[in-house]
Amino acid sequence: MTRKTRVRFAPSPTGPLHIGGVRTALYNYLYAKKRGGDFILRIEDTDSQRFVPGAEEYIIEALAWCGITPNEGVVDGKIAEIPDERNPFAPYRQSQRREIYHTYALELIQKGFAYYAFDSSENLEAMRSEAESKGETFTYNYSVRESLDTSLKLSARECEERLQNGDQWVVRFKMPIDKTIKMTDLIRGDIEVNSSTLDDKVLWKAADQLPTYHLANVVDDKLMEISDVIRGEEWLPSLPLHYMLYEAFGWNDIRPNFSHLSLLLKPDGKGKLSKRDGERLGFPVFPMEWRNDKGETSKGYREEGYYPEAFINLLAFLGWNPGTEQELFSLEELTESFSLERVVKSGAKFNPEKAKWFNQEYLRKKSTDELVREFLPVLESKGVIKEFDYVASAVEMIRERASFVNEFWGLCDYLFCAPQSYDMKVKEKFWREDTPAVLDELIKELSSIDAFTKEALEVYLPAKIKERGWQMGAVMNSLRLLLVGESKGPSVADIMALIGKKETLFRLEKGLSIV
RNA sequence: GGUCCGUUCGUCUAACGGUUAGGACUCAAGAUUUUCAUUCUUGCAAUAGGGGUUCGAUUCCCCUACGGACUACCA
Repeated sequence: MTRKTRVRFAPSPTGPLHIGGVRTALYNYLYAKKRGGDFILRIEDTDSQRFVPGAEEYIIEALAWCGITPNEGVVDGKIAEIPDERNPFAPYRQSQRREIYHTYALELIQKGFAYYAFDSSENLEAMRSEAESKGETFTYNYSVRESLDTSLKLSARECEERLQNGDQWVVRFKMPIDKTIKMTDLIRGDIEVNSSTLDDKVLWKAADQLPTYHLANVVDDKLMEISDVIRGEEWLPSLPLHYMLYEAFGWNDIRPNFSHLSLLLKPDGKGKLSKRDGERLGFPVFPMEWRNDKGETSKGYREEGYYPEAFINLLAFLGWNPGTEQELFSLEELTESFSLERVVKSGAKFNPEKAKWFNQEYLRKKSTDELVREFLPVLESKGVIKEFDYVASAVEMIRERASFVNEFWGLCDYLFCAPQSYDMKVKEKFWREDTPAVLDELIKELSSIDAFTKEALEVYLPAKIKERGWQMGAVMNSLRLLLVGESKGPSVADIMALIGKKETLFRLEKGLSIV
Protein backbone atom coordinates (compact mmCIF):
# COMPACT_ATOMS: atom_id res chain seq x y z
CA MET A 1 0.00 0.00 0.00
CA THR A 2 1.41 3.34 -0.93
CA ARG A 3 -0.09 6.33 0.70
CA LYS A 4 0.22 9.99 0.01
CA THR A 5 3.35 11.59 1.40
CA ARG A 6 2.41 13.85 4.26
CA VAL A 7 5.03 15.41 6.49
CA ARG A 8 4.75 17.82 9.34
CA PHE A 9 6.93 20.46 10.86
CA ALA A 10 5.97 20.61 14.50
CA PRO A 11 7.84 23.28 16.41
CA SER A 12 7.23 24.30 19.96
CA PRO A 13 6.42 27.98 20.47
CA THR A 14 9.04 28.48 23.15
CA GLY A 15 10.96 31.16 21.29
CA PRO A 16 12.14 32.14 17.83
CA LEU A 17 12.83 29.43 15.31
CA HIS A 18 16.51 28.53 15.27
CA ILE A 19 18.25 28.01 11.91
CA GLY A 20 18.45 24.31 12.73
CA GLY A 21 14.68 24.34 13.00
CA VAL A 22 14.37 26.13 9.68
CA ARG A 23 16.58 23.47 8.12
CA THR A 24 14.34 20.74 9.51
CA ALA A 25 11.30 22.54 8.10
CA LEU A 26 13.07 22.93 4.77
CA TYR A 27 14.01 19.26 4.48
CA ASN A 28 10.46 18.27 5.35
CA TYR A 29 9.12 20.65 2.75
CA LEU A 30 11.54 19.50 0.04
CA TYR A 31 10.85 15.86 0.75
CA ALA A 32 7.09 16.33 0.59
CA LYS A 33 7.16 18.47 -2.55
CA LYS A 34 9.52 16.13 -4.34
CA ARG A 35 6.99 13.38 -3.77
CA GLY A 36 3.94 15.45 -4.60
CA GLY A 37 2.88 15.39 -0.98
CA ASP A 38 1.72 17.76 1.72
CA PHE A 39 3.66 19.81 4.21
CA ILE A 40 1.78 20.47 7.42
CA LEU A 41 2.53 22.98 10.15
CA ARG A 42 1.51 21.94 13.63
CA ILE A 43 2.19 23.82 16.83
CA GLU A 44 3.29 21.66 19.74
CA ASP A 45 2.43 23.83 22.69
CA THR A 46 1.87 21.14 25.27
CA ASP A 47 4.24 22.79 27.71
CA SER A 48 2.12 25.47 29.29
CA GLN A 49 5.10 26.63 31.35
CA ARG A 50 7.37 27.50 28.48
CA PHE A 51 4.92 29.17 26.15
CA VAL A 52 6.36 32.40 24.71
CA PRO A 53 4.00 35.02 23.27
CA GLY A 54 4.78 35.87 19.68
CA ALA A 55 6.76 32.70 19.00
CA GLU A 56 3.96 31.13 16.97
CA GLU A 57 3.61 34.21 14.80
CA TYR A 58 7.37 34.30 14.40
CA ILE A 59 7.43 30.71 13.15
CA ILE A 60 4.74 31.36 10.58
CA GLU A 61 6.38 34.54 9.36
CA ALA A 62 9.82 32.94 9.19
CA LEU A 63 8.57 30.08 7.05
CA ALA A 64 6.76 32.54 4.82
CA TRP A 65 9.93 34.60 4.38
CA CYS A 66 11.79 31.44 3.39
CA GLY A 67 9.15 30.58 0.83
CA ILE A 68 8.19 27.43 2.70
CA THR A 69 4.43 27.44 2.35
CA PRO A 70 2.45 24.91 4.38
CA ASN A 71 -0.34 23.08 2.61
CA GLU A 72 -2.11 22.72 5.88
CA GLY A 73 -2.21 24.28 9.29
CA VAL A 74 -2.16 27.96 8.38
CA VAL A 75 -5.02 30.24 7.40
CA ASP A 76 -4.45 33.94 6.73
CA GLY A 77 -1.12 33.84 8.48
CA LYS A 78 -2.52 32.18 11.58
CA ILE A 79 -2.77 28.62 12.82
CA ALA A 80 -5.92 26.96 11.52
CA GLU A 81 -8.36 26.31 14.35
CA ILE A 82 -11.51 25.24 12.56
CA PRO A 83 -11.64 22.28 10.19
CA ASP A 84 -12.43 23.04 6.58
CA GLU A 85 -11.65 21.60 3.20
CA ARG A 86 -8.07 22.81 3.22
CA ASN A 87 -7.42 22.13 6.87
CA PRO A 88 -9.40 18.97 7.59
CA PHE A 89 -7.52 18.13 10.77
CA ALA A 90 -7.81 21.48 12.52
CA PRO A 91 -7.11 22.62 15.11
CA TYR A 92 -3.37 22.37 14.40
CA ARG A 93 -2.45 23.72 17.78
CA GLN A 94 -2.08 20.91 20.30
CA SER A 95 -3.34 22.84 23.29
CA GLN A 96 -6.70 22.91 21.51
CA ARG A 97 -6.76 19.17 21.10
CA ARG A 98 -6.50 18.06 24.70
CA GLU A 99 -9.74 16.05 24.72
CA ILE A 100 -8.43 13.95 21.87
CA TYR A 101 -5.24 13.05 23.69
CA HIS A 102 -7.12 12.43 26.90
CA THR A 103 -9.25 9.81 25.18
CA TYR A 104 -6.17 8.05 23.85
CA ALA A 105 -4.40 8.21 27.20
CA LEU A 106 -7.42 6.53 28.77
CA GLU A 107 -7.40 3.91 26.04
CA LEU A 108 -3.82 2.97 26.88
CA ILE A 109 -4.66 2.63 30.56
CA GLN A 110 -7.66 0.52 29.73
CA LYS A 111 -5.60 -1.79 27.54
CA GLY A 112 -2.94 -2.06 30.22
CA PHE A 113 -0.24 -0.21 28.31
CA ALA A 114 -0.18 2.70 30.72
CA TYR A 115 -0.93 3.44 34.34
CA TYR A 116 -1.59 6.22 36.80
CA ALA A 117 1.28 7.41 38.96
CA PHE A 118 0.58 9.56 42.00
CA ASP A 119 4.09 10.54 42.97
CA SER A 120 4.54 14.13 43.97
CA SER A 121 7.29 16.04 42.22
CA GLU A 122 8.96 16.51 45.62
CA ASN A 123 8.98 12.79 46.14
CA LEU A 124 10.46 12.14 42.71
CA GLU A 125 13.05 14.81 43.31
CA ALA A 126 13.98 13.18 46.59
CA MET A 127 14.37 9.76 44.98
CA ARG A 128 16.54 11.25 42.26
CA SER A 129 18.88 13.01 44.61
CA GLU A 130 19.08 9.95 46.82
CA ALA A 131 20.11 7.81 43.89
CA GLU A 132 22.56 10.46 42.80
CA SER A 133 24.21 10.51 46.21
CA LYS A 134 24.85 6.81 45.78
CA GLY A 135 26.32 7.45 42.37
CA GLU A 136 23.33 5.94 40.62
CA THR A 137 20.64 7.28 38.35
CA PHE A 138 17.03 7.00 39.36
CA THR A 139 15.01 5.47 36.56
CA TYR A 140 11.25 5.28 36.68
CA ASN A 141 10.75 1.86 35.14
CA TYR A 142 9.78 -1.75 35.82
CA SER A 143 11.99 -1.84 38.88
CA VAL A 144 9.96 0.73 40.82
CA ARG A 145 6.54 1.03 39.25
CA GLU A 146 4.98 -1.65 41.35
CA SER A 147 6.37 -0.39 44.63
CA LEU A 148 5.53 3.28 44.20
CA ASP A 149 2.07 4.79 44.41
CA THR A 150 0.79 3.72 41.03
CA SER A 151 -2.37 2.11 39.77
CA LEU A 152 -0.30 -1.06 39.37
CA LYS A 153 0.17 -1.28 43.11
CA LEU A 154 -2.90 0.43 44.51
CA SER A 155 -6.33 -1.16 44.45
CA ALA A 156 -8.85 0.09 41.92
CA ARG A 157 -10.84 1.71 44.67
CA GLU A 158 -7.88 3.44 46.21
CA CYS A 159 -6.94 4.71 42.79
CA GLU A 160 -10.38 6.06 42.16
CA GLU A 161 -10.33 7.84 45.49
CA ARG A 162 -7.05 9.50 44.75
CA LEU A 163 -8.26 10.63 41.36
CA GLN A 164 -11.41 12.05 42.94
CA ASN A 165 -9.41 13.75 45.68
CA GLY A 166 -7.57 15.72 43.09
CA ASP A 167 -4.23 14.23 44.07
CA GLN A 168 -1.34 15.02 41.77
CA TRP A 169 -1.09 12.38 39.11
CA VAL A 170 0.27 11.56 35.69
CA VAL A 171 -0.19 8.76 33.19
CA ARG A 172 2.96 6.79 32.49
CA PHE A 173 3.71 4.34 29.72
CA LYS A 174 4.31 0.81 30.97
CA MET A 175 7.49 -0.02 29.11
CA PRO A 176 7.80 -3.75 28.44
CA ILE A 177 10.71 -5.66 29.95
CA ASP A 178 13.56 -7.14 27.91
CA LYS A 179 12.06 -6.64 24.51
CA THR A 180 14.30 -5.91 21.55
CA ILE A 181 12.87 -2.96 19.69
CA LYS A 182 13.96 -2.95 16.08
CA MET A 183 13.69 0.36 14.36
CA THR A 184 14.53 1.83 10.98
CA ASP A 185 15.72 5.30 10.25
CA LEU A 186 15.80 6.31 6.60
CA ILE A 187 19.05 8.20 7.10
CA ARG A 188 20.81 6.02 9.66
CA GLY A 189 19.61 2.54 8.89
CA ASP A 190 18.58 -0.07 11.42
CA ILE A 191 18.75 0.59 15.14
CA GLU A 192 18.08 -1.83 17.99
CA VAL A 193 17.38 -1.08 21.61
CA ASN A 194 16.46 -3.26 24.54
CA SER A 195 13.30 -1.97 26.22
CA SER A 196 14.69 -2.64 29.68
CA THR A 197 17.06 0.29 29.29
CA LEU A 198 14.11 2.61 28.76
CA ASP A 199 11.94 4.32 31.35
CA ASP A 200 8.22 4.77 31.89
CA LYS A 201 7.75 8.15 30.26
CA VAL A 202 4.96 10.46 31.32
CA LEU A 203 2.24 10.66 28.67
CA TRP A 204 -0.32 12.86 30.35
CA LYS A 205 -0.01 15.54 32.99
CA ALA A 206 -3.04 16.14 35.20
CA ALA A 207 -1.58 19.41 36.40
CA ASP A 208 -2.22 21.24 33.13
CA GLN A 209 -4.51 18.64 31.55
CA LEU A 210 -2.18 18.23 28.64
CA PRO A 211 -0.27 15.35 27.08
CA THR A 212 3.50 15.30 26.81
CA TYR A 213 5.19 15.48 23.44
CA HIS A 214 5.36 11.70 23.10
CA LEU A 215 1.65 11.04 23.26
CA ALA A 216 0.57 14.14 21.37
CA ASN A 217 3.00 13.61 18.54
CA VAL A 218 2.10 9.95 18.01
CA VAL A 219 -1.63 10.60 18.20
CA ASP A 220 -1.49 13.59 15.89
CA ASP A 221 0.75 11.93 13.37
CA LYS A 222 -1.74 9.08 13.19
CA LEU A 223 -4.80 11.34 13.03
CA MET A 224 -3.25 13.70 10.51
CA GLU A 225 -2.16 10.76 8.36
CA ILE A 226 1.51 11.64 8.49
CA SER A 227 3.58 9.29 6.33
CA ASP A 228 7.09 10.50 7.15
CA VAL A 229 8.58 12.05 10.24
CA ILE A 230 11.74 14.06 9.63
CA ARG A 231 12.99 15.66 12.81
CA GLY A 232 16.08 16.54 14.79
CA GLU A 233 18.53 14.02 16.18
CA GLU A 234 17.51 14.92 19.73
CA TRP A 235 14.45 12.72 19.17
CA LEU A 236 16.37 9.59 18.33
CA PRO A 237 16.54 8.39 21.95
CA SER A 238 12.76 8.53 22.24
CA LEU A 239 12.13 6.69 18.99
CA PRO A 240 11.80 3.33 20.80
CA LEU A 241 9.06 4.79 22.98
CA HIS A 242 7.26 6.09 19.93
CA TYR A 243 7.51 2.67 18.31
CA MET A 244 6.03 1.10 21.43
CA LEU A 245 3.19 3.61 21.41
CA TYR A 246 2.32 2.79 17.81
CA GLU A 247 2.33 -0.85 18.76
CA ALA A 248 0.18 -0.31 21.86
CA PHE A 249 -2.41 1.57 19.85
CA GLY A 250 -2.36 -1.12 17.18
CA TRP A 251 -1.11 1.34 14.59
CA ASN A 252 1.99 -0.46 13.39
CA ASP A 253 0.68 -0.60 9.85
CA ILE A 254 0.40 3.16 9.55
CA ARG A 255 3.53 4.02 11.51
CA PRO A 256 5.39 6.74 9.61
CA ASN A 257 8.92 6.35 8.29
CA PHE A 258 11.37 8.10 10.57
CA SER A 259 14.43 10.15 9.68
CA HIS A 260 16.59 11.91 12.22
CA LEU A 261 18.67 14.88 11.12
CA SER A 262 22.04 15.59 12.66
CA LEU A 263 22.51 18.79 14.62
CA LEU A 264 24.02 22.07 13.56
CA LEU A 265 27.26 22.62 15.47
CA LYS A 266 29.18 25.67 16.65
CA PRO A 267 31.56 27.17 14.04
CA ASP A 268 34.39 26.88 16.57
CA GLY A 269 34.97 24.58 19.48
CA LYS A 270 32.54 21.89 20.47
CA GLY A 271 28.84 21.39 20.88
CA LYS A 272 25.67 22.38 19.18
CA LEU A 273 25.02 25.80 17.77
CA SER A 274 23.37 28.06 20.29
CA LYS A 275 22.02 31.57 20.48
CA ARG A 276 25.14 32.56 22.42
CA ASP A 277 27.43 31.54 19.56
CA GLY A 278 25.72 33.99 17.29
CA GLU A 279 26.22 36.81 19.74
CA ARG A 280 29.80 35.80 20.46
CA LEU A 281 30.87 35.35 16.84
CA GLY A 282 28.65 38.02 15.34
CA PHE A 283 26.39 36.11 12.99
CA PRO A 284 22.65 35.48 13.18
CA VAL A 285 21.26 32.23 14.53
CA PHE A 286 17.69 33.13 13.68
CA PRO A 287 16.01 33.70 10.33
CA MET A 288 14.55 37.00 11.47
CA GLU A 289 15.26 39.43 14.23
CA TRP A 290 13.75 38.52 17.58
CA ARG A 291 13.10 40.71 20.57
CA ASN A 292 12.50 38.93 23.86
CA ASP A 293 10.39 40.12 26.75
CA LYS A 294 13.43 41.78 28.32
CA GLY A 295 13.81 43.92 25.22
CA GLU A 296 16.99 42.15 24.11
CA THR A 297 17.22 41.59 20.39
CA SER A 298 18.83 38.77 18.49
CA LYS A 299 19.99 39.33 14.93
CA GLY A 300 18.18 37.80 12.00
CA TYR A 301 19.32 36.81 8.52
CA ARG A 302 16.55 38.88 6.99
CA GLU A 303 17.64 42.04 8.77
CA GLU A 304 21.32 41.37 8.05
CA GLY A 305 20.47 41.65 4.38
CA TYR A 306 20.38 38.02 3.33
CA TYR A 307 18.12 37.06 0.48
CA PRO A 308 15.73 34.28 1.45
CA GLU A 309 16.88 32.30 -1.60
CA ALA A 310 20.47 32.47 -0.37
CA PHE A 311 19.47 31.60 3.17
CA ILE A 312 17.52 28.55 2.01
CA ASN A 313 20.34 27.49 -0.27
CA LEU A 314 23.02 27.65 2.39
CA LEU A 315 20.83 25.88 4.90
CA ALA A 316 20.05 23.10 2.45
CA PHE A 317 23.77 22.48 2.01
CA LEU A 318 24.37 22.09 5.72
CA GLY A 319 23.91 18.35 5.83
CA TRP A 320 22.83 17.62 2.31
CA ASN A 321 24.41 17.74 -1.13
CA PRO A 322 23.19 16.83 -4.59
CA GLY A 323 26.19 14.64 -5.42
CA THR A 324 27.15 16.99 -8.23
CA GLU A 325 29.35 20.06 -8.14
CA GLN A 326 26.47 22.48 -8.46
CA GLU A 327 26.07 24.57 -5.32
CA LEU A 328 23.55 27.21 -6.29
CA PHE A 329 20.00 25.91 -6.16
CA SER A 330 16.67 27.68 -6.21
CA LEU A 331 13.90 26.31 -4.00
CA GLU A 332 12.43 24.62 -7.09
CA GLU A 333 15.77 23.06 -7.99
CA LEU A 334 16.25 21.90 -4.41
CA THR A 335 12.84 20.30 -4.51
CA GLU A 336 13.77 18.54 -7.70
CA SER A 337 17.11 17.25 -6.40
CA PHE A 338 16.41 16.53 -2.76
CA SER A 339 16.56 13.04 -1.35
CA LEU A 340 17.01 11.70 2.16
CA GLU A 341 19.63 9.25 0.88
CA ARG A 342 21.98 12.16 0.36
CA VAL A 343 21.49 13.64 3.80
CA VAL A 344 24.71 13.45 5.80
CA LYS A 345 24.71 11.54 9.08
CA SER A 346 27.23 13.60 10.98
CA GLY A 347 26.70 17.05 12.48
CA ALA A 348 27.67 20.11 10.45
CA LYS A 349 29.59 23.04 11.85
CA PHE A 350 28.05 26.25 10.73
CA ASN A 351 30.37 28.40 8.60
CA PRO A 352 29.47 32.11 8.54
CA GLU A 353 32.01 32.83 5.79
CA LYS A 354 30.38 30.43 3.41
CA ALA A 355 27.00 31.89 4.31
CA LYS A 356 28.16 35.30 3.09
CA TRP A 357 29.48 33.75 -0.07
CA PHE A 358 26.07 32.31 -0.86
CA ASN A 359 24.48 35.73 -0.54
CA GLN A 360 27.13 37.29 -2.73
CA GLU A 361 26.35 34.77 -5.43
CA TYR A 362 22.66 35.57 -5.24
CA LEU A 363 23.33 39.29 -5.28
CA ARG A 364 25.26 38.83 -8.48
CA LYS A 365 22.33 37.11 -10.09
CA LYS A 366 20.12 40.15 -9.53
CA SER A 367 19.64 42.69 -12.28
CA THR A 368 21.01 46.16 -11.68
CA ASP A 369 17.45 47.49 -11.71
CA GLU A 370 16.49 45.18 -8.87
CA LEU A 371 19.52 46.24 -6.88
CA VAL A 372 18.74 49.89 -7.48
CA ARG A 373 15.24 49.41 -6.13
CA GLU A 374 16.74 47.87 -3.00
CA PHE A 375 19.33 50.60 -2.69
CA LEU A 376 16.99 53.58 -3.20
CA PRO A 377 15.50 53.41 0.33
CA VAL A 378 19.01 53.37 1.77
CA LEU A 379 19.90 56.50 -0.16
CA GLU A 380 16.72 58.14 1.00
CA SER A 381 17.61 57.38 4.59
CA LYS A 382 20.91 59.16 3.98
CA GLY A 383 19.05 62.17 2.65
CA VAL A 384 20.18 61.54 -0.91
CA ILE A 385 17.73 62.01 -3.75
CA LYS A 386 19.05 60.97 -7.15
CA GLU A 387 17.40 59.87 -10.32
CA PHE A 388 17.12 56.17 -11.06
CA ASP A 389 19.59 56.15 -13.95
CA TYR A 390 22.28 57.85 -11.91
CA VAL A 391 21.88 55.32 -9.10
CA ALA A 392 21.90 52.52 -11.65
CA SER A 393 25.27 53.72 -12.99
CA ALA A 394 26.62 53.86 -9.45
CA VAL A 395 25.34 50.37 -8.65
CA GLU A 396 26.76 49.05 -11.90
CA MET A 397 30.20 50.28 -10.84
CA ILE A 398 30.28 48.70 -7.39
CA ARG A 399 27.94 45.71 -7.42
CA GLU A 400 30.76 43.23 -7.97
CA ARG A 401 32.40 44.37 -4.74
CA ALA A 402 29.50 43.65 -2.40
CA SER A 403 28.00 40.61 -0.71
CA PHE A 404 25.02 42.56 0.56
CA VAL A 405 23.08 45.58 -0.62
CA ASN A 406 23.67 47.15 2.77
CA GLU A 407 27.36 47.38 1.85
CA PHE A 408 26.58 49.57 -1.16
CA TRP A 409 26.57 52.89 0.66
CA GLY A 410 30.01 52.35 2.14
CA LEU A 411 31.23 51.33 -1.28
CA CYS A 412 29.94 54.30 -3.25
CA ASP A 413 28.98 57.13 -0.91
CA TYR A 414 31.49 59.35 -2.74
CA LEU A 415 29.38 59.08 -5.85
CA PHE A 416 26.68 60.97 -3.99
CA CYS A 417 28.57 63.24 -1.58
CA ALA A 418 31.95 64.91 -1.80
CA PRO A 419 34.52 63.38 0.59
CA GLN A 420 34.60 64.93 4.06
CA SER A 421 38.13 63.81 4.80
CA TYR A 422 41.17 62.62 2.92
CA ASP A 423 43.31 59.60 3.65
CA MET A 424 46.76 61.01 4.38
CA LYS A 425 48.44 57.67 3.82
CA VAL A 426 47.36 57.85 0.21
CA LYS A 427 48.80 61.35 -0.03
CA GLU A 428 52.13 60.19 1.33
CA LYS A 429 52.27 57.41 -1.19
CA PHE A 430 51.32 59.26 -4.36
CA TRP A 431 51.69 62.98 -3.77
CA ARG A 432 54.74 64.53 -5.49
CA GLU A 433 56.25 67.95 -5.24
CA ASP A 434 54.75 68.99 -8.55
CA THR A 435 51.33 67.45 -7.87
CA PRO A 436 49.60 70.74 -6.97
CA ALA A 437 50.85 72.32 -10.19
CA VAL A 438 49.83 69.26 -12.20
CA LEU A 439 46.36 69.24 -10.71
CA ASP A 440 46.01 72.96 -11.32
CA GLU A 441 46.76 72.47 -14.93
CA LEU A 442 44.33 69.55 -15.18
CA ILE A 443 41.55 71.53 -13.53
CA LYS A 444 41.96 74.25 -16.10
CA GLU A 445 41.95 71.86 -19.03
CA LEU A 446 39.10 69.72 -17.73
CA SER A 447 36.91 72.75 -17.42
CA SER A 448 37.20 73.27 -21.16
CA ILE A 449 36.19 69.73 -22.11
CA ASP A 450 32.65 69.77 -23.42
CA ALA A 451 31.95 66.04 -23.78
CA PHE A 452 32.61 65.04 -20.18
CA THR A 453 32.09 61.34 -20.79
CA LYS A 454 33.85 58.25 -19.61
CA GLU A 455 35.09 57.54 -23.13
CA ALA A 456 36.42 61.05 -23.62
CA LEU A 457 38.14 61.12 -20.26
CA GLU A 458 39.65 57.68 -20.78
CA VAL A 459 41.35 59.07 -23.86
CA TYR A 460 42.16 62.50 -22.53
CA LEU A 461 43.68 61.64 -19.14
CA PRO A 462 46.38 59.14 -20.18
CA ALA A 463 47.19 61.16 -23.28
CA LYS A 464 47.69 64.31 -21.28
CA ILE A 465 49.80 62.58 -18.66
CA LYS A 466 51.98 61.01 -21.29
CA GLU A 467 52.33 64.24 -23.23
CA ARG A 468 53.53 66.11 -20.13
CA GLY A 469 55.76 63.26 -19.01
CA TRP A 470 53.99 62.90 -15.67
CA GLN A 471 53.83 59.73 -13.62
CA MET A 472 50.63 57.84 -14.35
CA GLY A 473 50.18 56.37 -10.89
CA ALA A 474 50.99 59.55 -9.04
CA VAL A 475 48.59 61.70 -11.01
CA MET A 476 45.70 59.26 -11.20
CA ASN A 477 45.83 58.39 -7.54
CA SER A 478 46.07 62.00 -6.52
CA LEU A 479 42.99 62.72 -8.59
CA ARG A 480 41.29 59.77 -6.94
CA LEU A 481 42.23 61.05 -3.51
CA LEU A 482 40.56 64.40 -4.15
CA LEU A 483 37.52 62.78 -5.77
CA VAL A 484 36.97 59.89 -3.37
CA GLY A 485 38.94 60.73 -0.25
CA GLU A 486 40.73 57.43 -0.24
CA SER A 487 42.26 54.77 -2.42
CA LYS A 488 39.29 52.78 -3.64
CA GLY A 489 36.61 52.59 -6.25
CA PRO A 490 36.17 52.25 -9.99
CA SER A 491 38.27 54.03 -12.58
CA VAL A 492 38.80 57.75 -12.22
CA ALA A 493 37.20 58.35 -15.62
CA ASP A 494 34.11 56.45 -14.50
CA ILE A 495 33.80 58.51 -11.36
CA MET A 496 34.35 61.85 -13.09
CA ALA A 497 31.86 61.09 -15.82
CA LEU A 498 29.17 60.05 -13.36
CA ILE A 499 29.46 62.91 -10.90
CA GLY A 500 29.83 65.33 -13.81
CA LYS A 501 32.09 68.15 -14.77
CA LYS A 502 30.86 70.68 -12.28
CA GLU A 503 31.13 68.36 -9.30
CA THR A 504 34.50 67.06 -10.50
CA LEU A 505 35.99 70.54 -10.71
CA PHE A 506 34.44 71.50 -7.39
CA ARG A 507 35.96 68.48 -5.65
CA LEU A 508 39.36 68.95 -7.23
CA GLU A 509 39.55 72.60 -6.24
CA LYS A 510 38.23 72.01 -2.75
CA GLY A 511 40.49 69.00 -2.25
CA LEU A 512 43.53 70.76 -3.56
CA SER A 513 43.10 73.60 -1.09
CA ILE A 514 42.73 71.16 1.82
CA VAL A 515 45.26 68.52 0.94
C1' G B 1 27.52 6.79 34.88
C1' G B 2 23.85 4.45 31.31
C1' U B 3 21.49 4.21 26.26
C1' C B 4 21.85 5.66 21.34
C1' C B 5 24.18 8.33 17.18
C1' G B 6 28.45 9.96 14.77
C1' U B 7 34.13 10.62 12.92
C1' U B 8 37.49 12.35 4.96
C1' C B 9 41.58 19.01 4.04
C1' G B 10 40.65 24.61 9.23
C1' U B 11 35.05 24.40 7.52
C1' C B 12 30.90 22.23 4.20
C1' U B 13 31.40 17.87 1.52
C1' A B 14 32.42 13.96 -3.05
C1' A B 15 34.37 9.22 -3.85
C1' C B 16 28.26 3.61 -2.08
C1' G B 17 36.08 -2.33 -2.45
C1' G B 18 40.39 -0.54 -7.31
C1' U B 19 40.84 7.60 -8.16
C1' U B 20 47.58 11.04 -8.48
C1' A B 21 41.34 10.89 -2.47
C1' G B 22 37.62 15.43 -6.25
C1' G B 23 34.86 20.20 -5.52
C1' A B 24 33.39 24.64 -2.65
C1' C B 25 34.51 28.37 1.38
C1' U B 26 38.77 30.41 3.84
C1' C B 27 44.00 31.43 3.37
C1' A B 28 48.66 32.24 0.37
C1' A B 29 51.22 33.37 -4.28
C1' G B 30 51.16 35.12 -9.27
C1' A B 31 48.76 37.58 -13.61
C1' U B 32 45.49 41.72 -15.01
C1' U B 33 44.65 46.90 -13.10
C1' U B 34 45.73 54.34 -12.22
C1' U B 35 43.59 52.54 -6.52
C1' C B 36 40.38 49.10 -3.97
C1' A B 37 37.83 45.23 -5.59
C1' U B 38 36.46 41.91 -9.48
C1' U B 39 38.36 38.26 -12.80
C1' C B 40 41.93 34.42 -14.15
C1' U B 41 45.93 30.93 -12.84
C1' U B 42 48.50 28.27 -9.22
C1' G B 43 49.32 26.57 -4.40
C1' C B 44 48.62 24.94 0.98
C1' A B 45 45.55 21.35 3.21
C1' A B 46 42.19 15.31 4.96
C1' U B 47 40.60 9.42 5.25
C1' A B 48 41.16 9.71 14.25
C1' G B 49 44.30 5.25 16.06
C1' G B 50 44.82 -0.10 16.19
C1' G B 51 43.33 -4.81 14.65
C1' G B 52 40.85 -7.92 11.19
C1' U B 53 38.05 -9.56 6.20
C1' U B 54 39.94 -9.16 1.09
C1' C B 55 44.30 -9.83 -4.45
C1' G B 56 42.95 -4.77 -2.90
C1' A B 57 40.15 -0.92 1.90
C1' U B 58 38.06 6.16 2.87
C1' U B 59 34.41 2.38 1.81
C1' C B 60 32.77 -3.97 5.32
C1' C B 61 33.55 -5.99 10.74
C1' C B 62 35.69 -5.40 15.83
C1' C B 63 38.24 -2.57 19.65
C1' U B 64 40.04 2.12 21.40
C1' A B 65 39.94 7.35 21.33
C1' C B 66 37.29 11.61 20.47
C1' G B 67 32.69 14.32 19.54
C1' G B 68 27.38 14.68 20.09
C1' A B 69 22.30 13.75 21.67
C1' C B 70 19.24 11.82 25.36
C1' U B 71 18.80 10.37 30.42
C1' A B 72 12.12 16.15 33.22
C1' C B 73 4.94 16.08 35.06
C1' C B 74 10.48 20.31 28.21
C1' A B 75 9.94 19.84 23.48
